[in-house]
Amino acid sequence: MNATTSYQAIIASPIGPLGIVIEDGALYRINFLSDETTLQATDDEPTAQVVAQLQHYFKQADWHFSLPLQPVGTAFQQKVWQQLQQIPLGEVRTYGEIAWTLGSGPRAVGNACRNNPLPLVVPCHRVVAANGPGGFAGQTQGRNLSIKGWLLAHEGVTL
DNA sequence: TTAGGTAGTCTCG
DNA sequence: CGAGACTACCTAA
Repeated sequence: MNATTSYQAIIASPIGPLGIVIEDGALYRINFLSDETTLQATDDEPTAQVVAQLQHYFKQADWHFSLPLQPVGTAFQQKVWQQLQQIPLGEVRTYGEIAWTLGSGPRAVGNACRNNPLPLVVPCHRVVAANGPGGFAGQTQGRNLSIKGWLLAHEGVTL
């Protein structure tokens, strides 16, 4: 989240360096970093698993993550993130569609997506607005949104 | 293009 | 607790 965040691993990827935090053996957070910083390599099994699966995903989009996850959030956010993981690769849903299945509202879903701590693994990039691309990693334009575009293209989706 | 409506969360007090 | 102000939205006019 900020400069004091200590990452177990930082890996290079086609969308820039990714910071990875693991707690109690489960994936806790993934951050998009602006530049390469020192790698605080934690050479344990959970970290190796996460790194390997992420690299596999970048190499081949047709890949289903299988990792212990520990995203911290409210009950509603957990429900939304769970729904996101049901979206098949190569497909997208709108905020409104997700909201409908949960008996909630589109803006609330957008809020939950914005707070998703595990982008890529919890595929918030597969959620778009009814009349536009929506946002990504807190931004409605700029670098993060182009990352969203890259991910969708990587998965064969044309907006 | 805008004006409301909507649901969840956060911040004050 | 309650009011008010935020959003990665949506629909109707």
